[in-house]
Amino acid sequence: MKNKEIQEQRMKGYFLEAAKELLKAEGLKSISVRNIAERAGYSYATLYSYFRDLNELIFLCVQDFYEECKEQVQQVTRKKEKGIKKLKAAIRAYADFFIQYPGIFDLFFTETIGNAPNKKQVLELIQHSLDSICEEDWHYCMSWGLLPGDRIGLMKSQLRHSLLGLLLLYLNRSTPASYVDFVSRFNVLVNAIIDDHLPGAMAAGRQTTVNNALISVKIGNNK
Amino acid sequence: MKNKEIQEQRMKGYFLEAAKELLKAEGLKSISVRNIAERAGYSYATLYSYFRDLNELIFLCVQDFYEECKEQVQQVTRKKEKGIKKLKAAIRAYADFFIQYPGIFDLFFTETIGNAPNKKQVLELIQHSLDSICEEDWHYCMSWGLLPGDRIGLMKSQLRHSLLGLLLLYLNRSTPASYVDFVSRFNVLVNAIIDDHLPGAMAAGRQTTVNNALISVKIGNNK
DNA sequence: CAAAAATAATTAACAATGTTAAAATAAAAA
DNA sequence: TTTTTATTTTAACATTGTTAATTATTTTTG
Repeated sequence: MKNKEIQEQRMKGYFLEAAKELLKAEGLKSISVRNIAERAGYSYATLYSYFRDLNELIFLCVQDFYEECKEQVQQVTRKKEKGIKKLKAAIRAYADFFIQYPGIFDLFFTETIGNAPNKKQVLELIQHSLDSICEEDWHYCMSWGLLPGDRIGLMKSQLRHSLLGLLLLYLNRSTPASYVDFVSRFNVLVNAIIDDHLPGAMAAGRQTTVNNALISVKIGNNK
Repeated sequence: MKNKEIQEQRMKGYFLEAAKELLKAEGLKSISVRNIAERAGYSYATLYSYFRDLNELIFLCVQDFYEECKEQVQQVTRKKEKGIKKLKAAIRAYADFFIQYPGIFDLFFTETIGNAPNKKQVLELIQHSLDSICEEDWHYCMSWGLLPGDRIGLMKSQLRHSLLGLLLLYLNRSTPASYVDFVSRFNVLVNAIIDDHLPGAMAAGRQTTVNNALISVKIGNNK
């Protein structure tokens, strides 16, 4: 009875790995039962012995992709010293992950999730992905008084939604047209949300912040 | 030669009308060539005499839906007196339009637009839809000094992206779960963006604004 | 170890999709 | 009224997700 379980998990793993590879390489539109099964080395109908349907299979990838995203963000920001700059870098790395894998963005935010078994947890994981990945940075900035604790909830929420909208327009609507312009808009938005809530940055310093953001576009930084 | 043109436009109209009805009633997932053609009273292949493919047809609906959205926003906010409250009401009505017709949201923001003939204009229309629909209100608030003119660009951009992210999570990820909660979050976000930039509302008044937004959730206002 | 039972995997099949080519119908011109 | 042209429809194809029937493989049992 234990072997059964092990073998079943192994089989599931083959299909999951194939689906993940395909999703990262070709995107959601290229995902199909026959495609996945072929890459896994089985017939298409075999998939249905281990998953209720295609929907269940692809949404089982979410957990792994979340871990991968988290790992990548941590790797990019590892050397940076803690503080607001690192927090911003983490948010940027989070965005870059989805730009690198648009198929994962689709899976996370646009593909309809039907009746996956653990639907609720998957939705929670997706919705809080940005917050939980940046949790340490938020906590550091808050505990050292770099950010006002009573406004962090609002800032998180603003960032989550703004970044989601920004990514959606960039990935699905080619707006803005280039990655450089995307980064520019990204910086404006992030700085407007974070810097404007900085303890010291009231009336006087605000406009400067935003203008600086517009100027501080680094070219050739990524992709 | 003129009759030819008229008849062709008429035929296109039948298919477009059918597609629009279907999209509003059933959503994008129920859109199919055979479905549209049946509703239009023709065979499925006839559609290809008037449109290059399905993609062209459905993205030709965008213009009409934009007008309809604009009309609905104006109708809802017509009686309100000009000012910031009316501006907020317009933004809210814009959001409500997409909540009423999730299929139109999908069409505008998530469906992949392939090679529609006027692709560029369609993308422009979609991207600036919120701004252009609320243009009068922005202009009024600015010219009467209710909002600082040098920050309106930033505010528009923040609103556009935040609202898009909010709608995406609500419509495609059931987050938040209820419409009441959606309106609550909507108010928090909109107020945080608009009120915090108000000329008079600096350091002192800000937190109050946000908290009020959390409280001022109107129940049973819509849908 | 060989026959029977249970399990696993594959092929066949179905309905629905977008799209194209051939056939049939309707309209216009001669 | 016949011929030509334009329009609409039916047939067909490839691809999709999914299920049922069939085959191959493993496990159990005598």
